[in-house]
Amino acid sequence: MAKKKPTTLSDIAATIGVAPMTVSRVVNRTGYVSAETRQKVLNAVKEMNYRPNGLARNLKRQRTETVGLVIGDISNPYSTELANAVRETLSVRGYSLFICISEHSAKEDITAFESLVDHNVDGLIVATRSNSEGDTHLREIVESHVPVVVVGRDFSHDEVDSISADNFTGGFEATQHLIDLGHERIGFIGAAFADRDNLKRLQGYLKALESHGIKIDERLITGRRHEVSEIPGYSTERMGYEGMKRLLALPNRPTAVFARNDFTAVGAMTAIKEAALSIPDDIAIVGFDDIPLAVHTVPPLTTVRQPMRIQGQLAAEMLLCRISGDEGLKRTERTLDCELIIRGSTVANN
Amino acid sequence: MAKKKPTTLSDIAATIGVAPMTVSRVVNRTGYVSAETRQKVLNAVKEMNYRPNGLARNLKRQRTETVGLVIGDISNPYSTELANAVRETLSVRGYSLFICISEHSAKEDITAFESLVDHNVDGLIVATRSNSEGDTHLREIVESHVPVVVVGRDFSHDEVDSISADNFTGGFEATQHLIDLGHERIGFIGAAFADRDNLKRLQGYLKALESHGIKIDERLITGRRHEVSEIPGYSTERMGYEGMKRLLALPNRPTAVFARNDFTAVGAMTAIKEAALSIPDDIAIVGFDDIPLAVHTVPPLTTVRQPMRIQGQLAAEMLLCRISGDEGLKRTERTLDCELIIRGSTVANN
DNA sequence: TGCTATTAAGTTAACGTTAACTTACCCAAC
DNA sequence: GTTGGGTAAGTTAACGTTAACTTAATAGCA
Repeated sequence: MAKKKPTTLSDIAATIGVAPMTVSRVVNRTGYVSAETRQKVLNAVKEMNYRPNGLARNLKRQRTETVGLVIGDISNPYSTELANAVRETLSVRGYSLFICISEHSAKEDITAFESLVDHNVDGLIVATRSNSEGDTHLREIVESHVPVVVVGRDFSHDEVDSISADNFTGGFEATQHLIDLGHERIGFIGAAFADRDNLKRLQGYLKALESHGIKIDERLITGRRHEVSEIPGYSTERMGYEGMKRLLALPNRPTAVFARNDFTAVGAMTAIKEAALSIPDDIAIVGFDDIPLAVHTVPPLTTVRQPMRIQGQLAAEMLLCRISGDEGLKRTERTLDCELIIRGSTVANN
Repeated sequence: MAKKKPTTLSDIAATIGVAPMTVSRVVNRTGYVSAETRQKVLNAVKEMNYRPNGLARNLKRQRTETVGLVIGDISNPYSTELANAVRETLSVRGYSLFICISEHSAKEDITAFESLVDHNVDGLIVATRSNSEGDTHLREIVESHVPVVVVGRDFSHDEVDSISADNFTGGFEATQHLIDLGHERIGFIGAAFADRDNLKRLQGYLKALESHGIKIDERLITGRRHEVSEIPGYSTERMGYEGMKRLLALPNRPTAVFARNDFTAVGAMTAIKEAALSIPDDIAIVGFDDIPLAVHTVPPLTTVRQPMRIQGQLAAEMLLCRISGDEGLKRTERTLDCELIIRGSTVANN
């Protein structure tokens, strides 16, 4: 059987003997149509199983009421919360959301951008980690007048708004907390080699040590050597596990560690327990993100919470503002406060 | 400043004095164009920052080379793996993937279907839990000749392929494993009220008990009373925690529990530990999904692994087959084997 | 009666592309 | 020198909608 092609407005119009425009009016509930004609049209629509062709409609209307979101690390609950907050905010305004995943490489970023832009989304929210190739491409997209907002990543452009949590201060406070508890040998887990320059959490960690006059020991900073982009998000428990193993093997092992995120922290906790050490007595540990699981680890994980819902809401609102507003809006940059959540992994009876 | 509208093929054509078709040929690398003209066009394209309008192109071409995926429970790593496998399989064939989340309600399902169909995706993969309202709508979509494949959920229609893990046997084997270890009072955690009839894992559990002549005690089957659909996926740790609390409060508490998924299991473990009981000595526990975290719980979680990557690949392949093939293909149904992974939460020195 | 307002349509053209067809030229081969 | 195949374009129309305009009939009112 050959592929049947779908019913069009004109098909309907032809069968009941009216102009296509009349059918369009019924379908869109605009203009004047008599009750009688309306009913005839509606019957035919139902009978012939008509669905409007979105491509044609959007082409004519010159907008799609659709926004694209590009995320990596999709399995991290914090990405989920972001996506949900974005979607909810958009849906109130009648926009729908398409998500593309780019978990591994710049090439995937570019493919994601392309397919969203190809579908004429009205705007783009980008929440993947930045990389030069992808950024170049993104810049081109911005230049072609597609509104863009970035979340939790670097990207500076006059017409691109940026939202992120204050990862630097978060990292600083996490480390500060450990220092306050008397720790001096504090490890960092999960810095990939390429991250050194743009991982704010790591920089906060370094700054905290420095401002307390603690000398930085490079051996305490661990992570994979290869590109971050090769590692799917949810496997970072392994990253944490391996990183911690390496720290534990040091002649003078740390008494506390700060992990780049909660998954990494969970992996590190496993390594610590395998070494039959106690948390937090032998080694205290702080994570980042406050995933729902964090209260369920043993002991519960001290971590830094970042307000993902608010980031999502803001991103959606700013994008809608850019979509409906004039061009040439000045860049807005919002940095949201994080909150240190102290639990049993750093303070014993907590 | 007013919104500038984007450059079109004809704009380019006009500026360099050729026909739009010639520009189209250059952009699409088809037909004959002299090297000289090609270069002129390419220069203009770059200079005027031209991007093809996907809507117009797809409208003309009558296909979008795009597939839509609707998932709920997006934060579950198993969803992530599904999405990734689908995307990878599609991208080999030049298709791109748009994901819509529907985590809470039938209304969201419908919105997701609508926005994907409105964008004329060439096909749809649906992996949300089924519900009657959404299913009715989905049926309409199928009737209008959009290829659909469902993953891990019920939906019977002549032209809709279906992939799922063998949740029934998985549930059966998980329970069987507990029975083999000598348990007789075995709880089930995470059955929402509406699930009774369509949660295969629960049915496997019931069947296993029955076939060993163990009487079913309704009080051992716990879960929320309200609709599953109200609960975002990642909060099910709480569901597990609360369910376990209730089981522990029973006069004759179970000696083992089977949790509907690993998140639920993790929550349950927390409740067990809070009650100062030992796993697996006082209470053994089995989960489902084998999320990466499962090896990191204390003790590591016995669970049932389902082959998500393969499900994703198969779904994508079957959909592509439906997209390019004739209509009227007979329904294919594939059920994939699960694998029981035994760890320390059921067998002590494991 | 004439004039405007309202209702109920139909007509035209355009959104930006591209498939299919046509034109025109050049050069080689019989 | 005619035929014909390859090359380099241009022309036309259509994909399915809808904005903007036009037409026509009816209704309301001074």
